[in-house]
Amino acid sequence: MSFYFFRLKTTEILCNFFRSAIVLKPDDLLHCVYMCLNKLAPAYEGIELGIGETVLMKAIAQATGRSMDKIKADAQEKGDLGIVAEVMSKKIDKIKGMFVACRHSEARYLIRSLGGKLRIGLAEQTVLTALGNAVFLTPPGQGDECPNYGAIIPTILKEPLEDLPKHCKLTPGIPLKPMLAHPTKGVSEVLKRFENAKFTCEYKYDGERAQDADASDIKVQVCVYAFDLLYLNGKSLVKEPFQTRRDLLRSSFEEIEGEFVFAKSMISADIEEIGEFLEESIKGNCEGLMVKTLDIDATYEIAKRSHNWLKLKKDYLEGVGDTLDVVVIGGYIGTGKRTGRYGGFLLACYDEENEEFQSICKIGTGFKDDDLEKHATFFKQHIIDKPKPYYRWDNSHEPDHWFDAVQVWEIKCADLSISPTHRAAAGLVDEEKGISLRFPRFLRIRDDKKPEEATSAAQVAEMYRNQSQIQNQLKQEGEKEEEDFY
DNA sequence: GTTCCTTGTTGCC
DNA sequence: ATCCGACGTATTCGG
DNA sequence: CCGAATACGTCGGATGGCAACAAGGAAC
Repeated sequence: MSFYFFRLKTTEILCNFFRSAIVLKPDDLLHCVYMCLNKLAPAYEGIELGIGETVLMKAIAQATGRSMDKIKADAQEKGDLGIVAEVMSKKIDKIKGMFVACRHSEARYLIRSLGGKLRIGLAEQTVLTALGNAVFLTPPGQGDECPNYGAIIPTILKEPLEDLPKHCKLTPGIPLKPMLAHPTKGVSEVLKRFENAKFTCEYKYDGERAQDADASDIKVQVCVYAFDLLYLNGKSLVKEPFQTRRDLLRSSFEEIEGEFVFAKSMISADIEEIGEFLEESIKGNCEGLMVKTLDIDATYEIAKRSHNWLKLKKDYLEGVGDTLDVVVIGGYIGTGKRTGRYGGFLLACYDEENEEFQSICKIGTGFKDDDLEKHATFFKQHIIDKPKPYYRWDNSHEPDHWFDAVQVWEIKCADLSISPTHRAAAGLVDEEKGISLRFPRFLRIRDDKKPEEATSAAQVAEMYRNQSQIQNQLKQEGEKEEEDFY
């Protein structure tokens, strides 16, 4: 038996949708969703709808006679589980029969310990996924060619569910859920995973970066790098193997230099060659490689497996990629499963010039549960009332607790970027702005380093300038100046 | 009423 | 995006 | 040969920087 919840906001969105699509009064919303779900019931037995945290908290507030603020504060401190436990011990009757939203990991515990007294369910994110799955994957593997509520919901209300694929087909303009990729730690892992299949490597282009060029007068030339073809002349190619799709792509389109080109690729099973190709891709401003099978298991069917491609990035490799040693100067109170500990921390580099600690990024991933526990215990002993005068940071990152600069962490990132908010190496690369990190994650504590021995602002600036993307940019600017000169 | 600035929200990676 | 942990299933191991 | 241990894949839910946009408030 499963229960599902909508937050008020989600309900509102659905409400708007249903009004415009089928013309219903808002009150009919739930009924309508019920109809959808009941129709899906054979596959997803016993789905029910409920309410989310906000409504729950209101109910608790009424039941216990406390203010919403107090309840919210409690939730912060004790977590959803704590609140439910409290309610259980008090005036349970008033909210009996009401759904309670909680995190997935807690649901099991609650169901076990509270039995039938409360009806327990999952929160918004899970609901949307579940509803999405119910709609998109039913019947399995056939409903995902047209992921559009506007088309699917009216259809399943009118037609038998099995006929969904007949009515909702792959349509240009309605994007499919994208094929995703598994991170891999190195070429040898790639070879191992695909040892029995023919595969190809492609540059992994960074779409955003193609556009995040400086706001100077340089006119940005946008180029499309095509790497797949899912639909051609009215026919879906989704079930064709990649080899076929790529052949069709290349034979059906012509490259226009600088505007429309095929993603750079190669076929090889040689560990050295792939390694070189990876290096080359990074020098070419790419993130790394995508690795895809050509014939075996090479369709574009998300329902089957959505992570069927591999991605190989330099910062996944152990001992490779940008690593920094930075100082912890603040902490943020954790929520959900991090309740009662710190959920994230503010990190800084050390500017030897001005003898100050400059914020470089926040960090919230890479920690083992143990790590979080240890950090909470450790930093509780180093909380200070107010930030040191030699801390540099932006209001938007104001921590809940300030710490004395006592511990150095080794962290890893994918890139360094000019930041509108962080202060690291401010003035060294950009006149005003500092530098921050893309995708920062915790590696380990560096007990062997003192805070003053952390990565310095100058080193941060140096790392920023050393990135191949920046190098290329500088090179281009240099060439341009040279041209202008002659 | 306009304009500007700050702050919050969302979506992308 | 990255990462961790829980869970369920597939595969391998050992008696 | 079968049960136990291990490996693997998927999912959920913590969290990151940043650009674009929205909303609200202050100054003019």
